[in-house]
Amino acid sequence: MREFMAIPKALADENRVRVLLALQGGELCVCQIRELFGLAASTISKHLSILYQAGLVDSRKDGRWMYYSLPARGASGPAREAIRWLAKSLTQDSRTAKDAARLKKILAMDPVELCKRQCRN
Amino acid sequence: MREFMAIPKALADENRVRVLLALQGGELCVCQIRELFGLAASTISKHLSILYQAGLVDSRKDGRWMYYSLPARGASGPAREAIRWLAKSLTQDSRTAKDAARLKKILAMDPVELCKRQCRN
DNA sequence: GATTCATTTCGTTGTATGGCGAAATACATT
DNA sequence: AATGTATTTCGCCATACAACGAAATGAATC
Repeated sequence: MREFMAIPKALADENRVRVLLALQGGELCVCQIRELFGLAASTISKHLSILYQAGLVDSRKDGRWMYYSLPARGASGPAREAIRWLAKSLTQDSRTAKDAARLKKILAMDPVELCKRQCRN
Repeated sequence: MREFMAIPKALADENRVRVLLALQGGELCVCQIRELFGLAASTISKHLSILYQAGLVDSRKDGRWMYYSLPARGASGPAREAIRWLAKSLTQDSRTAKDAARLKKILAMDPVELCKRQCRN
């Protein structure tokens, strides 16, 4: 139960739910997620850590970049089912649509440029 | 989205999840839930209010008693699916089993006696 | 190896939330 | 109507948590 509760607790924050929905299109690095939400890097990192602890995202390190993605087939049943539930429940949502549109623009940018620009702030 | 988020927020507390699981056997009055958890009446009431706001429970008033139950067929899709997800994910859980056993004993008691006893405390 | 850059960890701050008891409300019984 | 009973609302306290900026870590590049 304690362990399971990490999932609903992780889903209780709107920004974390938005991250999960954004990851539906494939893995993203922290910079891209940061750009999508306009939050401090440390805040994004914390959110991703909470999602990771709950088994709601996988992570992969590639050089300096960390990529986060939805858990692969074979991951905890409850976590994957929760994500399916979110996706199903929020496909029609306006904020979800806005995020998707904004993400599309972000994916069109050069990620290297994206990160550099953020670090200057 | 704002509205939807009421569901994951409601599910983020262990006691509220336990309430939902307990309601699987049918409607319960506040006193019975209180007996199951050993929390103050006001605390239980607050939890039920949060679940109600999220559409995760229905309520019915009968005289002095308030009965809470899982939402009927026809209620919000996301809420019912969330409850199914919980049930599926936690059927094997030890705390769930303990709660079920304890609930069985509570249901065997006379509810009128149950409430009176609590009010004396 | 010094520097740059992406990410995480740490410390702080304001706000949200769970718990309680007391008072208020709503209904029933006398 | 007056009292008793079930539930909710309110005010309070302690803890949890989201956000930030600064410092620390890890990995490339110079």
